[in-house]
Amino acid sequence: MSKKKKNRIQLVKGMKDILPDEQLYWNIIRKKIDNFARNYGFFRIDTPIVEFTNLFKRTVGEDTDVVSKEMYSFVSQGGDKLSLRPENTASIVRSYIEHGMLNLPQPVKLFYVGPQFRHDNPQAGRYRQFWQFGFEAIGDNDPIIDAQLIAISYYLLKELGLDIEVQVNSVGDVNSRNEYIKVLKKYYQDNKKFLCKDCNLRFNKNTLRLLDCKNKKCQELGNDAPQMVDYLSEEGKEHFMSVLEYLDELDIKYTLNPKIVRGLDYYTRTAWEIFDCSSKDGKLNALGGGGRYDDLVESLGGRPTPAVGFAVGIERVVMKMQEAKVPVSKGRGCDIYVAQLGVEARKKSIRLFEELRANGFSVSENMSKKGLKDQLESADKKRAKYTLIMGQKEISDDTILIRDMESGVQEIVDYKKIKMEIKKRLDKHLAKNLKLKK
RNA sequence: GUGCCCAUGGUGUAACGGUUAACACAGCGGUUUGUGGUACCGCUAAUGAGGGUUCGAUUCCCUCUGGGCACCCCA
Repeated sequence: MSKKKKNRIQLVKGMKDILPDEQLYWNIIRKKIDNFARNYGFFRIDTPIVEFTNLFKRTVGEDTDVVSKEMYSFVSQGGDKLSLRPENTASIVRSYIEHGMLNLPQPVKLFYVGPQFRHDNPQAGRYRQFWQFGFEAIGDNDPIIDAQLIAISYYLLKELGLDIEVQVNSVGDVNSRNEYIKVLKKYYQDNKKFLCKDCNLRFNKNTLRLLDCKNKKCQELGNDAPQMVDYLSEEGKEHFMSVLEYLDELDIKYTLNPKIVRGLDYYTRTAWEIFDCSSKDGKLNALGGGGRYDDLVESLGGRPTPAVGFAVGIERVVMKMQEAKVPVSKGRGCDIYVAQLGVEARKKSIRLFEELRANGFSVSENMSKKGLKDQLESADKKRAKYTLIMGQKEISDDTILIRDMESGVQEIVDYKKIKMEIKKRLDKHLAKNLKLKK
């Protein structure tokens, strides 16, 4: 009995099957993404899952957790050092440079949907292979682009039925940030003894991260710490203020959070995170984040090119949609179900099915079933509007039965007029539904 | 990577250191060899893996695997 189980191979840790039931949510999300992309003028790009490890080392940052301990890295047969992508922005920038997209009208607006890989410890809403969608606008410095991307990230999730809050900050350009880090270090230097163990490690390596430590003492210290906003350059400050002004024009629930520092090194200036705030205990769940990455193109060998973008974790969105009980249609029902009885009818109906399908009808069948009862049951499950029934009797009369699945009323019609008869009924059906909706 | 909790058919649950591991749903078959959405009957199917304690383990212990939570980090 357990012999079968002994040989069973199970899911690799942190991986996930996305089953048909869940696909209903994914479909809605994909549709919404396409819709936003069309309206905002973004085009889809797909980059490979495998890239040179150096791409991520140089962009995401060698000292970040994502690169230093979470990458799926390996040496290929040919000796190349490769990694499964832990995020998608670096690849897109690589592609932008490689394909000379600087010659296209700027900004180049791209979006992606695809799996990413991080060898992190799994938890609800956190997988080692996880899907992200993201929007990137490369080649434009204008703060209105920042605001628009924030708007996309906000409205898209909002329209999926989630309760969303955006938190915004500016992490400054490289110069002002270095300036700020110095100030921050000075501030923490005097209070170093109050910091937790982790923060003492962070102090030198990643000073900014001290700000979002969850430790109570550290948080208190963080609250009184000098804020990045006060150390922005004139230009940076102006840019950020403009972003906020545009946001004020829109109906977006956002708050300023001076403690937002993104986990990837390439971010500059505007940075934001998107949270679900439906949880009763007031806890915010991060669904996505984004920001400017004005130095990224140049750091990969391109011309200095400003850019903004964001990414959202799809599994987390699905999870929240399920929690929020966002309604999903249980798959489309079909219009016509073809049922058959007997050898002859079977042969004829396999052709009939094909013909109806080719003529654009939404049809369904279970030709392998023999009993009419089974077939009607499955027609019911597929929520067919009408079932065509063909048996020995109908074949010899050259007729067919049309059964209205709602009323159970059946009519015999001429087999040759079948398409017309179906059409007539479907039109009537449609008209009735329209009236009902009114 | 660290700590805590969990693991029974496809799903949701039950039970016990000792005959055949119970129930519901789903699946399949039948009652009705031509009628579903609403009946009845039957069948299939499980103690995650490995080791130990024991006369005997699904139950107790250890390891592994997987899941959940927290930390870390992030999406």
